[in-house]
Amino acid sequence: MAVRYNPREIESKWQEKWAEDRLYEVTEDGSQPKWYALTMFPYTSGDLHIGHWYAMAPSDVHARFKRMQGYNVLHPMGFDAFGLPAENAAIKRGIHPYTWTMQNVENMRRQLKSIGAIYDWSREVITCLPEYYKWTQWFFLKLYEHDLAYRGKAPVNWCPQCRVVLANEQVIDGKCWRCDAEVVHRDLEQWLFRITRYADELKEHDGIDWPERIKIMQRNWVGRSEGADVSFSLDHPGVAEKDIRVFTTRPDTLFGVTFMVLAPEHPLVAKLTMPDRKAAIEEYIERSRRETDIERLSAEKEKDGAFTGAYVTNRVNGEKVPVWIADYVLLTYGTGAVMAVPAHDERDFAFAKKYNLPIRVVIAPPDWKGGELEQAYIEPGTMVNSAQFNGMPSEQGIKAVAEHLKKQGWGGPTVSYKLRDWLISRQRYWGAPIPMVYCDKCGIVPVLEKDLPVLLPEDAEFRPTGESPLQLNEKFVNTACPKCDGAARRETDTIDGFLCSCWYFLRYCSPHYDGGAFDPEKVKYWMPVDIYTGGAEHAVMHLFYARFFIKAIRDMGLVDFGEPFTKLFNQGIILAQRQKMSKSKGNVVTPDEYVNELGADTVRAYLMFIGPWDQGGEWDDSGIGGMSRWLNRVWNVVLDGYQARSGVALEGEKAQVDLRRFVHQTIRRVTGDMERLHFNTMISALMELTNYLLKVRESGNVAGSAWREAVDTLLLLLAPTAPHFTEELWQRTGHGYSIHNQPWPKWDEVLAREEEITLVVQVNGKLRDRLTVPASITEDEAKRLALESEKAKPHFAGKTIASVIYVQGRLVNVVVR
RNA sequence: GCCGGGGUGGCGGAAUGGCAGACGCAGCGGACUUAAAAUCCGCCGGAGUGAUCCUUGUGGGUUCGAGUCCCUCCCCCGGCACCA
Repeated sequence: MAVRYNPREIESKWQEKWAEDRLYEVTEDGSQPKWYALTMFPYTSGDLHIGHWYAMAPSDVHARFKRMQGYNVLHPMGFDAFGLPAENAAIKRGIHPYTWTMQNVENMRRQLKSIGAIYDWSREVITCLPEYYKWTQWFFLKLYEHDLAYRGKAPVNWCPQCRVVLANEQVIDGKCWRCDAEVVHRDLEQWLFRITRYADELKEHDGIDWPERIKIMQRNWVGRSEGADVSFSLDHPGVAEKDIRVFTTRPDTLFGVTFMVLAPEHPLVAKLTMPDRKAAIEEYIERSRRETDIERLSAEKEKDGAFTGAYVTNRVNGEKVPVWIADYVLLTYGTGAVMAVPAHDERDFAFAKKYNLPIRVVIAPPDWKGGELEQAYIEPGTMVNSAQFNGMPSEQGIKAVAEHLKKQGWGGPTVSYKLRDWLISRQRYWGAPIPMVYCDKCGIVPVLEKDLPVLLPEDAEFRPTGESPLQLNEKFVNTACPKCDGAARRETDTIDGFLCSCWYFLRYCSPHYDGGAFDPEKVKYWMPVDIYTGGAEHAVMHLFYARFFIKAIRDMGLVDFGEPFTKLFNQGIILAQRQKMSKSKGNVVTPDEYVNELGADTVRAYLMFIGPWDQGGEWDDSGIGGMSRWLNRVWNVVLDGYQARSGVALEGEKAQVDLRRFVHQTIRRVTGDMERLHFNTMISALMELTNYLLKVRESGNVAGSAWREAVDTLLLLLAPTAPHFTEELWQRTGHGYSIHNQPWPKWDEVLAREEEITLVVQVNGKLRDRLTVPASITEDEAKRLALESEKAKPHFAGKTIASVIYVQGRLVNVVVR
């Protein structure tokens, strides 16, 4: 009797039908509230693996749920299509990056369609197409126009394997985010975005519902710290600068400075180095330059450095202190120079010990007798050896010394950030060309808006030389200056792909609009995104850049909101062999064969059932058969027909109330779980309803109408999870097309209410008995029943009852002594 | 080192401070079958004949009552890490 349904047949049938009817195409309909459900679009790597499905299927389920709840839902999909792998494929296999990328798009689009999501494919966006990157370039010009893009020389992160510079955020543990090669430093002229101008705003997440850990990561990345700027006077033969400035969070320790340390790359080092120190200094600089960040930043590494032979004067006490260089000082933070207070800083302490530099206590530990310190004392204390500040608590001293500096004109309170400007030049081919021109007469000139897009030439050399491939392309490089029409050269670097993903969610709102990057009216309707789901690995890259970008264009008046994503949710990572799936590790699991064999609906449901969505976990297909079995049980219980037994009127009445109660409780549970994205327990609830229906069918004790209500409800509640399966059953049970246009079921609190409860009887907190009692039972009655319980009685026989605790609807706890 | 998240049966996991182990997987027993698969029914944390006792990483605490709250320590995952 039991039948196995044929997923392959019904899934392709309904996917075709939905596409034909444009069931999921959306317009800006004012009669319903809007809901923008965005899933991070995939990079066009070639294949969708099970991890992609884990990101996409549950978010589609939630979007479908919202749709049934009556929202006008935009749930778009597209492709992040610019990036290095395309170019590497070109180098390795001689395929043009465009060809490679578009082939991958084809394949991934097919895979994405097999999920059975409500993606509105008429809104698809592909970032590497000129109709898209024209506007990426346009935004670049806008940022330039508003002084948010500039060209600067800076020490940059260089990935020797990708042969490209990286933004700070793209360096993970001293390694390239894409290829894991160790990053080294180079000095290059590059284009940067002034993301630091938004540091204070980026560190706040007011009015948005984001995971705490992502907010903390972003806050740490901004790395705001309050302190003081201190100027040390410099009087060095042949050096124009008359001071060196440092940043410190501990101005209260200023009187304890016994030396100064500059970063090896600091521009003053060459000028300050005395002739007799030159050899040692140069050797040290050479050595630290050779080291990668990994070696250099290793916490274990001993503090070492070299003495320049120069001195500066600490203005507060007139002391001359020696100037050293050491690679524990970073050029890119603060001013690239620090005042060293060995008594109260662990690094300075280690350095002073190694080179026998004086250590002077200026913050007295609580029971300090004036002796030498065993280690740096970094806690607060009382200021000593600090002239007019002696006796002041150091916490107070921080402010007092900073104010003193300000009054004297030697510095003052200031704020420093860890965040650096966003470096966006890439010396590669497969990206949007930076729309800038260099003219001998006019200097740096932006390309005129009417001349966009600056097209990527099709014929380019893809051999990685470390220079931009476009540089070798004469036809591309040589152009006319937009200002004077004279001979000029194009910028040959391309834009970091992360700019493409800063605005794709705006493009989805009006993907074919050609009057601008987006239609302002449509963006006003859809934005901001109501729920954005994707991996947490983008915490300080994509998610950070996109927030900056939106704030920047808000200040240009292009949009009227400052946060693009109202709610953010990070799904967990699906692992294979305890590692994240990736092509390079060769551990990818493709969903295709599971889909072929068991159907997309089973795969969707299984992925959601394995655990809480934000948890992820090791991929293990041993339970997927169970999911398939369950759907088959639903298939059979729905289609096999139901026969109410005759002559069961009285008995049947209770069974019927019980069934309806169960159904309405299930609606309540499933709705709550859907709202909170608790998909695993949502599916458990539907399984319990199925099991209940199987028992009811056996007994035949309810009326046909109650049975139908139960079956219809089960299908409706299951529709977001198993869209093809439920569409088929909805039709076969005589309903109209489509189940996905049905309203989400509502529960009736009265029907869902329990009539009887299990009253637990405890003695001293230990379970002794369970009583079935009416839900309306009074406290006195409950206590009376508990004290009369045959099972509980022996446990308080001969003892004194100290108190009886009653918890409404749950238990009675008899406390005895 | 610092900041998050986590540790519950053989496994994935469930549990507003109130019946620990829902739901599922695996396993075991049974029905159907010549047989197997599929399907269906039952059992399924540990000890004990039993009443009962033990059990949510460790040790302590708060509470009538703790997987849940507080403190100590151990382990796993993620992030940051010479940021002056």
